[in-house]
Amino acid sequence: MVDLSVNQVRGPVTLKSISDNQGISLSYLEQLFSKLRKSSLVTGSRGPGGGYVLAKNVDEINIAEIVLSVDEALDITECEGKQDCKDGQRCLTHGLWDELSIQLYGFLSGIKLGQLMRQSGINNSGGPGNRQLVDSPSLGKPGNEVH
Amino acid sequence: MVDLSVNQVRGPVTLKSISDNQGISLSYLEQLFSKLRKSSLVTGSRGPGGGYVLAKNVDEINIAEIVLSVDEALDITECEGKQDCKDGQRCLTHGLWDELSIQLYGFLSGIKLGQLMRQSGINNSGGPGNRQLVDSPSLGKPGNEVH
DNA sequence: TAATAACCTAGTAAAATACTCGGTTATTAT
DNA sequence: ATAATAACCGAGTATTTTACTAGGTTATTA
Repeated sequence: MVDLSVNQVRGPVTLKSISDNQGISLSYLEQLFSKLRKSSLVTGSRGPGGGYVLAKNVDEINIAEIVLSVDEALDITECEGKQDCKDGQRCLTHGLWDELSIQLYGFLSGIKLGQLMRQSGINNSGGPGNRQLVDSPSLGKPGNEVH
Repeated sequence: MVDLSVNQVRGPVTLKSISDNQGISLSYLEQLFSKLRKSSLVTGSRGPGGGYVLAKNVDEINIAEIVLSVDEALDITECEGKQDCKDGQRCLTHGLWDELSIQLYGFLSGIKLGQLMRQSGINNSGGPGNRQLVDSPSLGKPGNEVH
């Protein structure tokens, strides 16, 4: 979707070109874009000169909708939110994973495709320069903390 | 680990009892606890009356250390942080997944085993009542938003 | 000495993920 | 008209991860 955002300025983008650029198989891309189209995130046009374009502005598409479109869920509870994880009851850690799912959705829905496009390095506009994704500068990376 | 937290007040907890309580196979638990022991999160004692106890206070063990111990990583980038996801370079979405990994670690490391134990319903102390995990009340659940 | 329970290694089953294969249909350019 | 293009579609397969099984050995306690 970032590739499409960047390249659609020159008209519809073929899956073949995305396949070549990103090293993802054409057939697999077709399956992904079939879901993206059904979610009204992209529109396809057939025949020569055809391809895909985004169905909305890059700043009106957030990452959560993209992931939900191709993955179907961002709920990481074992029971998929049904609260029957342990013998029909909530398991001991249901609340933890439920809350994490909410945080996950909050994070991904807050980031727009346009942000990823602008910080991708391939700048096709004369607009403002690249900005960072979020402003949380000094959160230690996992694995770097002292044990 | 929540089961162990709750039940260790009556002395070492056998994996057999956790297996029965949580519906997880004994052999699988042995593999998990082997890793937890090597990470100094639990200590085992053999023979009759033996079992496992936590190696630290319930409020000194966070969920990130537990997950890192058994899963090995909380880095969800394709390249495991090596930044060589696309032909030796950072892929278009590396920054997104890198930042999400940081958020993920931040969330899980901020939650202590003691918090999960206290809100598990099985309250073995006369201490303060159950509290919520985090105070972010009105973040809509994934799937409930208007499309 | 017998029972218990951790400790250990190797192999297997199930599920999710990524991908292949072989088409058809619609659109455009010649 | 016809050929090329590129989306569209369904079924099957390979790979990887996750969870689990099997069959032991070793240490500790009653």
